Amino acid sequence: MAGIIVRKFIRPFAVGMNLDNFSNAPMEDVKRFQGRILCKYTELNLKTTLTGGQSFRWKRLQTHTPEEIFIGVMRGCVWTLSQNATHLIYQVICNKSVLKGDFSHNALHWERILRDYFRLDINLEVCYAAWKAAHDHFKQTASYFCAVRVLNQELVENLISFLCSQNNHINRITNLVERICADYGKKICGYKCGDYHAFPELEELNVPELEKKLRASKFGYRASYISKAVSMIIEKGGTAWLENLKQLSYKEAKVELMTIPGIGPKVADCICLMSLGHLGAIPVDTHIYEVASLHYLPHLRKTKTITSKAYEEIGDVFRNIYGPFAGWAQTVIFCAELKRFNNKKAGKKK
DNA sequence: CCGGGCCCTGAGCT
DNA sequence: AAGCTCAGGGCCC
Repeated sequence: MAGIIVRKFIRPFAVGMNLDNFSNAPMEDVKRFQGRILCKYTELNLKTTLTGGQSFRWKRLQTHTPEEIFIGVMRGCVWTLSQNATHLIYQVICNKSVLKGDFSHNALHWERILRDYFRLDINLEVCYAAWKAAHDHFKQTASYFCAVRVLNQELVENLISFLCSQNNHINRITNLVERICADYGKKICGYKCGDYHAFPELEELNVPELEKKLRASKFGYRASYISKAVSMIIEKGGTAWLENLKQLSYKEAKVELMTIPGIGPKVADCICLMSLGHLGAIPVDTHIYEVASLHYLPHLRKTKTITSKAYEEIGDVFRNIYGPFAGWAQTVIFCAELKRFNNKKAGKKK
């Protein structure tokens, strides 16, 4: 098993990166930079981290090689990312008319952005060792599931994306998020058959009849949540108000978030964990509930639904066991559980 | 505090 | 082929 993974990453990085066929943008506006940064793959599982349901903006680029290259939008730029045993390899594509500052030709600038997005200052190997020691369940799941990181995402994008996430699968959430970007965000560049757009700013979403428009785009009842959330956040002070939530304690930030329509405990915890830096937040969904009742809190097996009391209990128990980065541990456990769940489903098909 | 019904949509299964 | 169930919730009763 490990052998297969290792071989995959040893292959030299090349091919498939011909990004010359841009469309519909004056070429002088489109700028590119490429580089690589030191990052062992034991510190980062790119595929699971990017496409495991944290962010809905990354896709695997189809190439005629087994190389895994991901393309997505982050911090207002289009990025392609891949990795080998020692490095994270990137290409960043910007549009000067979208970019707020000047385009940088300094590798350090882009490296800083990547290190911040992947929170590379946190040493996963050290965390994994501690979590394995902390609980037997982690020890068993983690050995199969390596190097999932919690992305440091942009607030507005993260918040709106998770308003779309209720009663939904990753696929459809991805489509909805793409739709909102295409309709309200600035275009960065065209690539092959698709265009890439930045996630819209709060103000760009503040348009008349937003709910009606979103309903027409098949957002369903989430349309009213999004439109109400946008107006309420702007009323409270917009991006500055959101940013300020980082200064509050985790509990305070969560309470504030839950005053916004469509944000309940689960979505609030997602936002706390993924874009406010409250790394002890534990979003409890049906999968985590299943795991918790099986391995951590047996008395929960009695009840089927997640009561608010059980919700609190699960978060507290995870924080007690896994410490200040409990949300990271939870993410690994979640990904492992999701994989187990999907395998079970796939097995049933036969 | 708990349980249940409802909300929209589309994929996947029957 | 049409109908059903279900999915990584929130809200209201």
